[in-house]
Amino acid sequence: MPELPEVETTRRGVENSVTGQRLAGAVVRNGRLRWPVPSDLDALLKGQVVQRVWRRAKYLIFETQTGSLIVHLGMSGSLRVVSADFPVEKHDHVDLLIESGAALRALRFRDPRRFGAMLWQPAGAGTHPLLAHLGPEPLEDDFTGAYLHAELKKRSTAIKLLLMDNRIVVGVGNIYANEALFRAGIHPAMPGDKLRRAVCDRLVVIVKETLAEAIAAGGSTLRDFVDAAGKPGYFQQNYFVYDRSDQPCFKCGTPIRTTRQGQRSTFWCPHCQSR
DNA sequence: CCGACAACCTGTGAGC
DNA sequence: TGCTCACAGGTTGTCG
Repeated sequence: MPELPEVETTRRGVENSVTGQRLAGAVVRNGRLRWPVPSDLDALLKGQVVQRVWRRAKYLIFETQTGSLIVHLGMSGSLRVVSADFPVEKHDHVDLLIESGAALRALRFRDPRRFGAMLWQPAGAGTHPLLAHLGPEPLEDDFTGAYLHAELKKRSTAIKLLLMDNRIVVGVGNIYANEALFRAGIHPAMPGDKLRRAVCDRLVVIVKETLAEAIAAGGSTLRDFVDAAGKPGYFQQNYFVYDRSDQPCFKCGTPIRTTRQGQRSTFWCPHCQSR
C-alpha cells in the first residue's frame, strides 16, 4: 500500500490527533516486524508528549522529549486513530495509547505482511542508521536537475532502478518510478549516464508533479480514513502505465509492455518511451 | 565502491 | 471448490 504519497497522507491524517498529546503507553500484540519492536516500548512511551510528527523518506517519526519513535509501513502497513476499545483484528500488531480526556484512543498499527518497522531512537531520529545516509527528499528544493544529472553521470544502471535508489532520491517507489518515466518519455532501461542535463531537469519536475498530485488525491479521498471503522482506502489513481500490461497506451494506443528490473515489475509504452 | 539477488511475511487472484 | 503458483505498493543484508 504505502508509497510516499500514502505515508504523507497518513502523517497528515494522524498528526492532529497526536501532536501535543500525552501517551499512556503502548500495547504490543506482535512485535515481530522487520526488526523486533522494542520490548520496553510501553515504558519508553508512557507519559511522553508527542511534540511533532514528521516524515523522512517513507519513515514516520513521532518525536517526544526523550527520543523518537520511527515507524515504517512496509508493503502492507497502515496507521489509524481508533477508540482504544475498538475491536482488534488479526493483523493489528501495536497500539500507541493516546490520553485525550476521558476517552482513551489508540493509534493502531496494522501490517499483514510485517515488513513494517517500529523502532525507538533516543537521540534525534536523523542519527538513526536507517536515516543517516538517505538522499534528498523528492519534493524539497535540493532535489534539482543539476543534482540528479551529477548523480546519474556516475552510473550506467537503468534509470528506473536509479530513481528507486534511496541514496539518489528517497520516496520514489515502483508505481511512481514507472509513472514518472512514462510522463517524461524516458525508457526505463536507459542507462543513467545517458540522460542529458535538460532531460534530468524535466524528469525532476515530473517526479515532483507526480508525487504532489498523488498526495493531493490521497488527501481528498482519504480525508476521514483515520476515523473510519473500515479498512483504509487507497486513493483512486489513473495510472498511465502501472499495472496496465497489454492495455492500450492512453496517449498513442500502443499496448503497454511489461518486464522485470531488479525483481520489480516495470511497465512502459514502447512508442512514447523511446529514449 | 557497485550490481545481483535472497530474504523477510501474508494475502489474493489466476489457472487448472 | 480447492489446490498451486506467481506476484504484491519496500528495504536490508550478503555475496562476488
